[in-house]
Amino acid sequence: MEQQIPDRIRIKDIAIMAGVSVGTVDRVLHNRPGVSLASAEKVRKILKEMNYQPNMYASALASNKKYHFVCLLPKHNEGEYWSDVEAGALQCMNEMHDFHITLSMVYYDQYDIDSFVKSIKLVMDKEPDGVILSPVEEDNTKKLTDMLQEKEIPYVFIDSNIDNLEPIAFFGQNSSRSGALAAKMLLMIEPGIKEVVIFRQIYIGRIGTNQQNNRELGFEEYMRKNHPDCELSTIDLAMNNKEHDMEVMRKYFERHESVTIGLTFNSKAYLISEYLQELGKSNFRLIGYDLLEQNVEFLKNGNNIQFLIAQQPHQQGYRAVTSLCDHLIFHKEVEQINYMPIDLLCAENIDYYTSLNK
Amino acid sequence: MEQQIPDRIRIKDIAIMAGVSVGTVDRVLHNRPGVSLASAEKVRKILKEMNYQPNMYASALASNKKYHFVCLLPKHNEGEYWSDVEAGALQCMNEMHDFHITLSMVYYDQYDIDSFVKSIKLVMDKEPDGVILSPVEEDNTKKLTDMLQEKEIPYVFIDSNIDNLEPIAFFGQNSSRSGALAAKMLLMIEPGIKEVVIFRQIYIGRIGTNQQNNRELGFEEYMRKNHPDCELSTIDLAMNNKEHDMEVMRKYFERHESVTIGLTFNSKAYLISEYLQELGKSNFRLIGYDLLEQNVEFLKNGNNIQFLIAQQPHQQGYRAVTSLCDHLIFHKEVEQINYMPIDLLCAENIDYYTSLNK
DNA sequence: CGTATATTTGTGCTCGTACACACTAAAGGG
DNA sequence: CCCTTTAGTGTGTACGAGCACAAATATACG
Repeated sequence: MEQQIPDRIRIKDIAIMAGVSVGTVDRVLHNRPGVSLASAEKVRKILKEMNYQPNMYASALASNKKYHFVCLLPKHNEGEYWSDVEAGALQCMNEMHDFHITLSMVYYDQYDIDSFVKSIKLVMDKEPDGVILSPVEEDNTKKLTDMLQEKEIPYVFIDSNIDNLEPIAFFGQNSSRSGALAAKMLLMIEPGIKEVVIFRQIYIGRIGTNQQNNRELGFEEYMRKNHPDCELSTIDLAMNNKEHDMEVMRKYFERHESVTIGLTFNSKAYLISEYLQELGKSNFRLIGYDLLEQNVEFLKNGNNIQFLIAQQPHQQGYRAVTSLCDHLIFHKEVEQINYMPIDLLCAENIDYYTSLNK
Repeated sequence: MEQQIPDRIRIKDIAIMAGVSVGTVDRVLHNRPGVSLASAEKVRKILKEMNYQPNMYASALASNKKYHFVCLLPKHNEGEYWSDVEAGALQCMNEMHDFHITLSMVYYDQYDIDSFVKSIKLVMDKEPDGVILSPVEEDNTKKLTDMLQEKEIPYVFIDSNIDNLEPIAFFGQNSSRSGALAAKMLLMIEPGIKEVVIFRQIYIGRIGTNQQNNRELGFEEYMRKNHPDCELSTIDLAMNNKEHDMEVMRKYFERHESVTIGLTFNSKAYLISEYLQELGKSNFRLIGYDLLEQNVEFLKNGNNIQFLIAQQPHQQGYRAVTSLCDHLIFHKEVEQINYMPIDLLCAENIDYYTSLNK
C-alpha cells in the first residue's frame, strides 16, 4: 500500500564505490578523455548497477553553459494559430530559464518564398544551439537543415513533417487522419448527404505547408470508402479579398442551391461563416479547424460552425522546446514522431478546453 | 523580431542594492524574525522592484526539507480508471524527486464506508505534508479534512469536489456539462430519437462520488431543453453480477424492443457492450465514459460503443501533485477550481489521444 | 638511473540558496 | 561603569555537479 524511493545516489557515492575520485567519475560521465580503461569500465559498471541519475538541478546550477534556441515561424498576428505555438515555446523557455536557456523568434512570410530563404541567414547568424521551425516544402527547408546538420545543431519540426529530413523531433497532427475525423462528423450531421463543399484557401506563389491538402486527402479517402455517393465540390477562396471571394461564393451557390454543409481545412472557418451570413445562409453548417478566437466565438454562438478540430498548438510549441532541452541538456532519448491529439470541439465542451491549453 | 530575458537577479544582488547582507534578505524572503522594520521594508521594496524570482533549483538543492505526500484513492485493479490517476501522480513525484518529494498511496474500498473511515487514520499516521484524495460524500470526507485543516496540512481533491470544504485545488470534470455533451452526441447520432436508455451502475451501501449522477442530470437537462419528446428509461445494473444484470437487461428489452441507443455515465461501457453482444444486439449504439483499455478496444472495433467521453485522469493525478508542490515549495498561487477538458473520442481520433496522456 | 613528458587521478573552487552560528551595538540591571 | 541580555546583522558551510588546475604516477629517452 506504499511506495517510496530511496535517497538518490550521488557522484560522490559512485566515486567511493569505484575507489576513485569524483573527478574521474565526472570525466566518465561526460566522456572526457584522460581516464584509464580500467577505471572507466569500473565506473561505468557501477553507474549502471546503481542506475545513477544526475541531479539535473545541481548540474544546471554548476554548469555555465548557455543555450540559445531560435524559433522560426510564419509571420502572424495576435490571436492567429501561430501565436499559440509561439506562446507555448516562450512559456517553456521561461520555466526553463534557470537552465540558462534563451529563445529568440524569427519570422518569415508564408506567402513569399524569398522571405524564407532570407530568414535562413537570420537564423544562422544567431549561432543557435537548437532550432524550432515550421518547415516549408522540402527543397527550401533542406537549405536550412543542411546547414544545421553540418554544424550539428539539432532542429525540431512543428506542424508538418518532411520524411527525408532528420529533425530530432516532430510535433504535429496526423493531417489525413484528422481529415477522416472531419468526414466522420460530417456523416453524423447528415448521414444521407448528397453533396458537400470544401472551402479551400488558395495562395498564389505560396510556399505552403501541405496541412490543408493532407487533411483534404484524408477526408476524400474516408468519404470514398464510407459514403461514395456524396459529391464533393470545392470553392477556391483567397481569404484576403472579400469582393473576389463573395463573387466566387455567389456563383457557386447559384448552381448548388441545395448544398447546406461544408468544410474548410484551414483555420478560416469564421471568415466563411461571415460570407455565409452575408449570403443569408445562416442555416448552412460548417466544420472547421483551429481555435482562433473568432472561430471559437462563432462556434459558441451557433453561427454556422458546428465543430472545430484542434491540435493543441500551445503544447506543440511547449514540447518543441522541451525536446531540445531533453536532447541537449538532460541527454534523454527524445521521441521523434509526436502526433498531437485530434481534438474535437463543439459548443458543449469548448469552455473547458481552452482553459488548460493556454 | 527578437526576445531575450536578462540574466536573473540573485539574492546577492538584492542584498547589495539594499545595503544589507544576504542573510538579511534571506530572512525577509522567508518571513523569519530578527530584521529591523527599516531593513525589512527596504529589502521588500527592492525585491518587488526587481521582481526577484528565486532560483528554485538552487533553493531545492540547499534546502534539506523533505516533503511527504499521501494519495488516498479508491482501491482498483490495473487498467481501471484510478490507475491512470495514480500513474500520473507517481510520474510527477518522480520528476520532482530532486525536490525531496516522496509519495505514498493509501487505498479505500469504494463500496465500504468503514474502509474510508479507517483509512483516515492510515493517512494521518504518515504525518503527510500534503494529501491528495478522491472525496466520498461530505460527512465522511469532512472527518478527514477537519483533521488536516487543524494541522494545516493542505489537501487536493480529485475527480469530484465538495463545495463546503476548502481544498487548495480541485481537479475534475464538470460532470453535468459532460452529460450535456453526451446528449448532444446522442442527438447527432439519431436526431429524431424517441426513446433512449441509461445504463446505471447501482451500488448497495455505496459511499459513492456523485459523478455518475451529475452526468445524468446534465444529460437530462439538455434533453429536456433540446429534445423534450424523447423518453428516457433506465436500467439499474450491478456490474459485478452477470446473471442478475442479464436478467434485468432481458426484461427491459422485452418491453422496449425498439430502443437502439443507450448511454452509461460510468466507465463500464465495455461490460454493457458484452451484455448487448450476448443479447444479439450488435447494432445497438452506446455512448460511454473513460478510456479503460477494454472501452478503447470496443470503440476501435466498432462494437456498439460510438463515443467515449474522457477527462484526462493521468493529468489529474499529475497536476494534483504539481499543485501541492507549487503551494508548499514554490509558494506560487494555485488555481482552486480546475475543470479538465471534456474530451470526445471516437474510432477516428482515439489513436492519437492515448499516446500523449499516459 | 635521472630527467623530461605523457597519462591518469585528485583537489578545490564555483553556481544560488538555506540555515546555523558568530558577531555587533544598543538597552537594561546591578 | 561593567556585565548581561536581546535585537539586528553578517559570515561560513552545505547541497550536488562541473570544470580548471594541481598532483601523482607511468612511460620514454638519453
